[in-house]
Amino acid sequence: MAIIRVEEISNFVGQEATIQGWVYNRTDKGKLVFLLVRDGSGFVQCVAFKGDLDEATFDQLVRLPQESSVVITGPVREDKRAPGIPGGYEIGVKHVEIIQAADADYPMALKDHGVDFALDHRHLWIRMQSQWAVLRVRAAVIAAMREWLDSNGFVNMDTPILTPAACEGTSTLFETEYFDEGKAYLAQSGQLYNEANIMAFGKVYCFGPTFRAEKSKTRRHLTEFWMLEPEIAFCNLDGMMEIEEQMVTHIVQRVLRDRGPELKSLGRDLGRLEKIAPPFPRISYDDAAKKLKELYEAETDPEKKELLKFDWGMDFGAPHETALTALYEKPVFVYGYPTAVKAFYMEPWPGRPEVCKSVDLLAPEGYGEIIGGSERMSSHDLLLQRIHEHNLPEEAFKWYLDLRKFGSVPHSGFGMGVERTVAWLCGIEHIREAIAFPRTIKRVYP
RNA sequence: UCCUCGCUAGCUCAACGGCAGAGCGGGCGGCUGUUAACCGCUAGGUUCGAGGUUCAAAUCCUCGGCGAGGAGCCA
Repeated sequence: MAIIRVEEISNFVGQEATIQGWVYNRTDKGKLVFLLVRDGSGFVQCVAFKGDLDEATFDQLVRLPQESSVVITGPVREDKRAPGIPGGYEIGVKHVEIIQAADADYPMALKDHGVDFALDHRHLWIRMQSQWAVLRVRAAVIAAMREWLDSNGFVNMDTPILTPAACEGTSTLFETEYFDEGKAYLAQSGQLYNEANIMAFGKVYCFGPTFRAEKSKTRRHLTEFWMLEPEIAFCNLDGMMEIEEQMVTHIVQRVLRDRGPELKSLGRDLGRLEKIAPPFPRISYDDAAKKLKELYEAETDPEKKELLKFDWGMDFGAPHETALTALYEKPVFVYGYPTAVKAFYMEPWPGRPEVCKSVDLLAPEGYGEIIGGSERMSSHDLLLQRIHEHNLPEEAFKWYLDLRKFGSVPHSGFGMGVERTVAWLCGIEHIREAIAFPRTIKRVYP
């Protein structure tokens, strides 16, 4: 008897099959019991008729609590009435083994919960269809981005998580004791190490957790999040934008191909994602500033108008990103930000030192910045000057300066926030649902 | 760090100065096609904490706790 996975059930219609899983929901109707069983790969309805089973077994099924673990065997049928993911298939229960009848006080109801309760029970919440679907999409996003990079000449290089000092000298970092060496800090980026890596390997990427100790308290922030950071030698800003739009398009297409049922179960409008294809619109910071001025003038609601206030030189806030991206159906590149609001290592714009060769990719539908990147500074002397201007300890950056002494080349790289990307693709409100166990300023449990 | 909001049954919420309520979940019973099934019965309360106003406080006031949304900062 074949043990099958629910996601492959369409291949087994007309055959007997066994599934191993958990009872997600139960409806009993006299001599008939419907069990919605999830096995990790999907959700399938199992139907038990009283006449098909001995009386003791049937009585057990009628009383079987939500989340009981079961092994069920029976014929696979196609039936339009059957709910589930993918749905439309069901299993007639011929034999059932109850591994454990769950306690009756399972706390997660099959309806809305408050945020606090849901997060306190995250270890159980991830079993629910919506959360399961989001996390399946996340896994597909990660697989797709690695797939694209691996097949386009990038070498995966893992960068350290324990680091000696601030990588960018901007964010607040988590601090820890490091034996007799003083303090060490949890990495906020692998970029500087990747700049060393490309001089050995050409094109590289790192992918791992990133830590920010800032007290950010919004739907777009976590204290621990996962970031993909490609870095490319002999690559300028335009070349990097092409890489970004190719990779993002590949991710979207793969998720549409492999996670359609999950996205549909989340109520996502797939039509909006199907439009994602190169080229993405590219606008300069200068033009974006003009558009924001126009949007500010046109806004009539005084509260929203205040939030849209903008002058050249400011960094974008969330309301600015939302207003700007609402003008487009695809992700939008905004390039050439003011040097003053960006990190010290970005290459200046030729002839315009007040602007740097930076580019952010803003997702549609108000999801904001999913990628931030730049062409890196290749001049040793200018980089040293910037390190001094930013009051960074020159000694800590000695190795980084070395990279500009021994075969410096133009190079570029970017960081993509995985949770923001997943939130956008799934159409969910808050990025905390895009990671299995979110870490926020107020939460380290469970 | 600042602004705003919330906290009542296991969960989601109602009651807004006058008897503590409903739906879901739990328990018991009924039903051969349910889709968060439905129908009947049933158990379930330190209304976040402390203090105050009042004949009377879940409700009004003060302080505290916890959480959320947003700003700033960022991916």
